[in-house]
This record gives sequence, structure tokens and C-alpha cells, in this order.
Amino acid sequence: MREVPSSIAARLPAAAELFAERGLDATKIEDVAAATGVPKATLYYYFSGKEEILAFLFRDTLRHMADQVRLAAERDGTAAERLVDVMRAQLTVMGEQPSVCRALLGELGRAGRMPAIAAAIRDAYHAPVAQLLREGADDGSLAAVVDVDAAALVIFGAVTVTGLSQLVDGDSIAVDQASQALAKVLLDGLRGS
Amino acid sequence: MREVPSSIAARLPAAAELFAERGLDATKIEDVAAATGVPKATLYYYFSGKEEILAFLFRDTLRHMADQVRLAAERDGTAAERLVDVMRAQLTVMGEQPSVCRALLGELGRAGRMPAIAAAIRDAYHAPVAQLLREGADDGSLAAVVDVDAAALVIFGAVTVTGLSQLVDGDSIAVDQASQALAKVLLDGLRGS
Amino acid sequence: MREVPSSIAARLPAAAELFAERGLDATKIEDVAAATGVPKATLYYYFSGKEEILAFLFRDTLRHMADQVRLAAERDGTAAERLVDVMRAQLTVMGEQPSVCRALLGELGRAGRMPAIAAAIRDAYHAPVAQLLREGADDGSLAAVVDVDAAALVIFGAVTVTGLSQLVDGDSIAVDQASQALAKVLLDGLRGS
Amino acid sequence: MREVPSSIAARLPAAAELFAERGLDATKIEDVAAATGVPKATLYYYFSGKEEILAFLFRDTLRHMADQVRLAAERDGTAAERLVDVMRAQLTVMGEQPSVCRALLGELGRAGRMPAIAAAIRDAYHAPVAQLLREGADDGSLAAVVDVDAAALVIFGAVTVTGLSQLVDGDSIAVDQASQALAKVLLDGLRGS
DNA sequence: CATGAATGAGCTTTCATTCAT
DNA sequence: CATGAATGAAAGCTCATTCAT
Repeated sequence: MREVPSSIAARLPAAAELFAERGLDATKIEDVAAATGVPKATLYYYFSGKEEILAFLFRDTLRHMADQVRLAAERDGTAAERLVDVMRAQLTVMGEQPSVCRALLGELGRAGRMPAIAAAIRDAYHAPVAQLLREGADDGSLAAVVDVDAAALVIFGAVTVTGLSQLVDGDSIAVDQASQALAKVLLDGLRGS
Repeated sequence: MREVPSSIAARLPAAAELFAERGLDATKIEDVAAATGVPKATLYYYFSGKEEILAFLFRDTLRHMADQVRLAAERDGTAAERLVDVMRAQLTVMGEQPSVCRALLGELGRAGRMPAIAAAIRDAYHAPVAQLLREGADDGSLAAVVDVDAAALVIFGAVTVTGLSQLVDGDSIAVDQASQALAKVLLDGLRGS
Repeated sequence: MREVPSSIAARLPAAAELFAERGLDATKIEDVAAATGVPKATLYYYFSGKEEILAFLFRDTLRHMADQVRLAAERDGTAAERLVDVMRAQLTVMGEQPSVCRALLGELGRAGRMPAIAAAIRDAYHAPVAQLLREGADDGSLAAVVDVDAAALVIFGAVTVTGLSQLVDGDSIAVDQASQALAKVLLDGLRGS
Repeated sequence: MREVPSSIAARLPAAAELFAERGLDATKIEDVAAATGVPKATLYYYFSGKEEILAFLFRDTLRHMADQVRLAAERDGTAAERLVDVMRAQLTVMGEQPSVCRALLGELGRAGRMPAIAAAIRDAYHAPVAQLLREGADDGSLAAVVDVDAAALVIFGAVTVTGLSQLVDGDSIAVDQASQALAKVLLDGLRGS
């Protein structure tokens, strides 16, 4: 894959919309060319195929996600406070890139078969949360769970599904409301009084 | 779609394996014919195409899931106890049909575009949980949450991602262990003492 | 081809409509089954395939045509008078079986490749006219033409195209008007005074 | 339909032969590719399918026919003389493109369902003759007929069937002989003295 | 006899991909 | 560098046809 000029990179998000709407396989390279205005053969000049275009979009968004999450995780405050910030950051980025995230949902199977993307997902979503769980056990702001990875997965699933559900329904995320609901359930639990 | 004779229905799960492994689009009808032993043209006699075969498998499993979940939800006990049972039932069925569930994960985008399947997912996973949350608020075993649907989604995401994660890793689910971890986080919360 | 029971033969003309409208190849046996109410497999029990059904319809109509034409040709009167009657008879039968005749037009290529049908066309249209031309030369009512077959072909073309043109336009033939126009041109010629 | 490069257009007549011999439906695209030397996918790049290839051939020949007929109709001389020239021109072109004309005969049904072709047939064959009939009534060289269109159809049928009959028999047309026979019958009539 | 069920055999059509310019 | 033109390769899907009942 040659270095993608920004003039072209800037037009690719238009393709994310297609991938999100119809899925990768149902989207022809020709459609991508039409939607982005970049000629089919030029796309092939920079990418080896559709999947690499998709990967480019995923990588971009996941890198951004990882950056924002890291910022949130490194802020001051208890681990519990930062955990809520991390969830909020995840939802915020999802809301900023709705098409890419919906495409990611739709192509989860494929993404799982793309090692670089699978790793990037882990880095952006899973690892920072697991880290915070450990820190929370230390600073006392979070309960010490037996299986940190399992708990992180619970959080990952809760956040992701919440965000995607909103994206599928309306292409935008009510970040504050959603992160509060998540924090309430995940931190305080559902147990009755 | 003609009524599928059981002699054929019984052989279709072999196709789920393929769909789970490679995705629907990368699975040729010919592969399905080879894997199931049902001639290509016969598949077309009963189904309008690959997607309808997938839908048939999904519908089957989701119906079973909905049944098991309903049983769990209607048992005796507090809503909190039944909620745990429901999560366990979901994980159990996922563990019984690993291929179908992995295929469902991989084809989430497509499933979302198949109205009947999207509705079945809601019926099997979401609705019973939302119902239990309401009942729990009444019987006092669960906290009264502001947005029941949002909370149900959190649970749905937590359970599903937990289950799928195990399926992807090892094609089986440690149901007891997973449901206990889920119950711990979701009922008691992660907040430190 | 087994003997076709009249209960089935009676329903076949419904197929002629399809053949006329879409052509033989674009008409599926299944369509014929649906249009006639005769199950697909039953059609195969009596006919070897679509083409034989078409041939059956053609043969039927052409036999009727040949009969009517023979009657007209054998009536009393000069050859010229009988020639007009023959043309009228041809147009009359065409008007009685519009679908079959339009199908015949549409499948002329195929009909030409079906020896039995090609011969039947010759018998019904061409031969009686050629015969009358010879008789007319004898009884003086018609001019003695050098090439009887060529002249018969001219008449055949004129009548057929006139009839088919009306069928294509409106599914019926104004027999009197058309045969008068034909008689005028073909007998008196177009030469000005 | 993209503009067909002449390098390809030049090779298409080889396909007309196939269409004439077996009919369109019995001719596989693969056969056309083999006969013309143009790869299957390239045919699809320029045409939407077999039928469009056929239409392209028809349009080409019919345009040429219309041109030649117009030239003949606009020459000096009486309308009667020009009518004979028109018939000769029609037969001449038919003889120049025997395959296309035989294909046209064989696919008359389909041609009738292709509006552009049906109109082109009318323009090339029917309209100029009808026009001459009117002019002949004016200059006195032709009889004034009641229904000009009906008479034109008689001529059209006579010429076409005569020409096609010769093409089917021998792939060539004895133009002089045929047009004289046609002129004799159509101008002088068959009436005996 | 008549027919519902099942399938073998292929053809059309589509696209991803290449390459000369 | 960028791209319009061209094509190889494959697969979906359809149907005519058969046969057990």
C-alpha cells in the first residue's frame, strides 16, 4: 500500500457510509469510486483492494479512539472517575465516526480475521479498561475483581453495544446520557436495596 | 420459501460452520452443497439463496434461545435471581450452537438488514431482560433504573460480548463461570468499598 | 408424443397467448403449466417439451387453415374468384386464431427449422395458391405468369403480412376490407391509367 | 450502451450468421465471443447482452436500407418507376446482408418487441413505399388506392417474403429477376385478359 | 395415469483486477 | 502519476427434465 495522499484520504469517509449501509461485499469498487470521486484504477493504485480501503478507515478511527481513550485514562482523578471518562471518550469517538463504527459492527467477522484490526480494537477498547480496573483495585475506587479481562469485556460489550445501538437507530450518540446510564449500572450495579 | 423437509433441515447446521468461519459472502453455495450433501439446485428449490439459508439457521437458533430465555424468566424466584438465570440461559444456548452464534456475530450487519432476524434478536435477548428489570423494580430485588431499555442493552451487550468472546476463542462457553462474573459486575457493580 | 386428451388440448390455446406475447424461449414450461392449469409434469407426460407443444398448436391451426383453403379453392367459379376466396379464408382463419398466428410469426425462424411445420405452412398457404394460378391461366381468368411459384410467394407474402400486421396491431382482422384491398392490388395492379 | 469501437463493430457480423442459423436464444454469448474473437466480458462491456448485439446489427442494416431506399425514392422519373427502384433497392440490401436479414426474419417476434427496431423497420420499408403511392396518385403513374397504408403493406409483404424466401433457400437474391416479377404482379395485376 | 419433488447441466452476468498510455 | 479500457475468472441462479409414488 503506497502512502495515501490526503486529497484522497479525505474523500474515503464517503465510502464508509456505503460499507456501513450495505456491507463490504455488497459494495462494488465501482460504487466506492463513484461515491468518493476517485477513479477505480486510482483506488487500485493506492490500495490493494476493497478490504484495504476498509482497513484504512478502521485503522484511522481506531487510532483516534486509542488516543482519546489514553488521554482520558491518564487524566487526574480516581480510577473510577477515569473509567467513566474512558467510556465517555469511546462513545464520543463512535459518535464522531458513525459510518466507520457501523461498518465495523457490520464487518465484525471480517475485522476478526484481519489481525492488525483485531489488535487495534483491543488496544483502543479493551486494554485501557483492563488497566484502569487494575488501578482501581489499587486505589480502592473500584472493586477488586477476580478476572480483570472478563470484567473489561463486560464493560467493552456494554459500551460498544450501547453506542452501536444508538448509531444504528439514529446515526448519533447522546454521549452524556449514555455514559451516565452505563456508569450507573456498571459501577453501582442493578441490585435492589 | 417452501417448507423445508427435516431431512434437509438436519443437514444445514454443517453450513453454519462455514458461514462462521469464512463469512457468508466468502462461502459459495457450492461449498454449502458440498458441506451438507444437499445438491445446489435442491437448496435453491427450498431457499431463495444463501442469505435465506443463513436466516433459516438464525431463526431456528433464535427461536430456541427465546424459548429457553422465556422458561428462565418465568421460573419462581426474585427478578434478580431470574435475571441471572436468563443470562445463563443465553450463554447456554450460545454454547450449544457455537457456529450459528459466531456466524451471527460475523454477519451482524446483514442480520440488521434482515427485518425478521433483527426482530427475533430483540425478542430473544432484549425484551425478556427489559421485562425482568421492570419486575425487579416492583419486587425490590433490582434497582429501579431510569431507562429500562438502556439498562437492558447494557446487559445484552455484556452477556453477548462475553459469550461471543469465548466462542471466538474456543468454540465453547464456561457458562457457570461466565454467568457468575456477569452477575457479579452487573448486580453488585464495580464500585470499590 | 402420446395422444393428447381433449381435456388438455382444450386448455393449450392459453399457452399460445404466452408464446405470442413473449416468444417460446422466454416462456417457461412452468408458465405454460400456470396458464393452462395443466401440471408441468403432466405436460411432459404428453409432450416431449415446449417445442412440441408449440408444434401441436401450429399443426392444429395449419390443418384447419389448409381445410378451409381447400374448400374455398374447390368451390365453383373462375380461378380469379376462387383466389380471392382463398385469401379471404386465410385471413379468416388467422383472425380466428390470433395468438397462434402471432406466435407463428414470432417463431418463424424456429418454424422454418421444424420440417413438419414448414411443410404444413407450404400446404396451407402456398400450394393452393400456386394451383389456382395454374388453373387461372387455363380458364383465362388470371394472367399466365412465367414463374408460378414466385407469383404465389408474392401473394402469400401480401396476405400474410397484411393479416399479421392487423393481428399485431389489434388481435383481430377486418377480413372483408383486407381481402378487398388485397384483391384490388393483386388482381388489378397498381399501374395508373 | 457505450460507443462501440469500430474494431469491434467490424467483427460483429460474424455473429449475425449464428443468429440467422440457430436463432438468438440458441446462440450462447460464448458462441458469439468465439465467432467474433471478442472476449465475452468485452461484449458485456459494450453491450448489455445478446439482444443488444442483435439490435446493433439490425439497426446498422436497417439504417443502410433506409438510406438506399431513400435514394431510390428521390431519383428522377415517375412514381411507378421509382417504386420499382425502391423494391429493387430493398432486395439489393437484403442480398448484401443475408445473415442479418435472415436473423431479422427468425427473430421477428423479438424485433417487434424492440421498439427502436420496430420503428426502424417501418422507416426503412413501409414509409417510403406509402409516400411513393401518394406521389403516384398525383403524377398519374400509379392508381389512386383507397387505403395507402394497406397497399404499402401488400407491397412490403410481397417484397420481403420474396427476398427472404430466396435468402432462406440460397443465401443470395436474384435481384433483377425478383424485382421484375414483383413489378409485373404488383403493377399490372394478375387479372387475365 | 398423473404429478410433486428433486436435480443435473450450463449460461448469463458480474467484478475485481490489470495495463498501456 | 493517474486512469480508461479491457478481460479472466468465477458463481449465482434458472430450467428443463426425470422419477418414485
